[in-house]
Amino acid sequence: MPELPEVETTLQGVKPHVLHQQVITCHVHNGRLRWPVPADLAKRVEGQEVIALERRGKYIIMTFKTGHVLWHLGMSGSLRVLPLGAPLAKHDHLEWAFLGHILRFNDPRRFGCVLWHEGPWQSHPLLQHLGPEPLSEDFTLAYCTKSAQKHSCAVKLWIMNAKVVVGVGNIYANEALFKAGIHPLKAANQLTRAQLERLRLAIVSVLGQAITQGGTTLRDFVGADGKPGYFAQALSVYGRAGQPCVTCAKPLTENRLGNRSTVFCERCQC
DNA sequence: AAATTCTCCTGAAGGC
DNA sequence: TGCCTTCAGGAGAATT
Repeated sequence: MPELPEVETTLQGVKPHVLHQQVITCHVHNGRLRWPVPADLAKRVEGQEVIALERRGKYIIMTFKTGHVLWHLGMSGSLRVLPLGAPLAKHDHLEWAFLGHILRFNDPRRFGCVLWHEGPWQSHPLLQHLGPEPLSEDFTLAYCTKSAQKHSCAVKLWIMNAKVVVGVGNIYANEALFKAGIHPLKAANQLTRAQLERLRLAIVSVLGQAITQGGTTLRDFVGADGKPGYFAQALSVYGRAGQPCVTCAKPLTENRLGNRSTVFCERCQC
């Protein structure tokens, strides 16, 4: 389940092997992802050099002279650099050859996507309405206050809304709310200024820490098994329903919110 | 316009 | 052992 830290780790892992490199061949083994991989993708990128590689939310944007390739890992996707001739594994959908190595996209559940876009990537329909990056200076208390006023939905759904702020998936939403001591079902527009600031800082802290720890996975990225970084992270609530709260020892509660597993402490989060 | 529900997909886990 | 059912989840699309 790649969340923002995993996408950032992927980006940093792939970057040294891909940036300023020429795509020699592009093979699409199975283009039936969330949206079909463009049939002419190979024609677009073969022979071209990757001139920029960046992340926006959970999208990875690969820039060529003539356009951009947008990658999204969905919830089971991975993008990895492997030696030439590495045996094809199940669910390896795309394979790009560079000089001396290959880039593989593997995605069992096929919730990911690989798209082509011409013109500024900021204008792509999937990207143009995204909220600020949580680790940028745009994610201010003033912004959060203004946004929260407009939303009466549960605070957990609010922070998971990519139009509000990008990159906060289910795992880190649970963790950030616990850290901020806020009940996940509380209406966003009912939060006090102090709560909003605690939540904002908790999001920044949880994501920032996860990215730092992702660096552990990063070191052996090439040819490694690609273990997601968050497994190495100590999670306070996610996946711990029924287990004692790390603060007060009361068993953690689980419910469903927007069809997503929500775990919290009834005593510490109100 | 915002809130809610539905949808895609496969592998893991649980029940019998 | 094996088959069936259920569940997990990112996030856009459809619906209210």
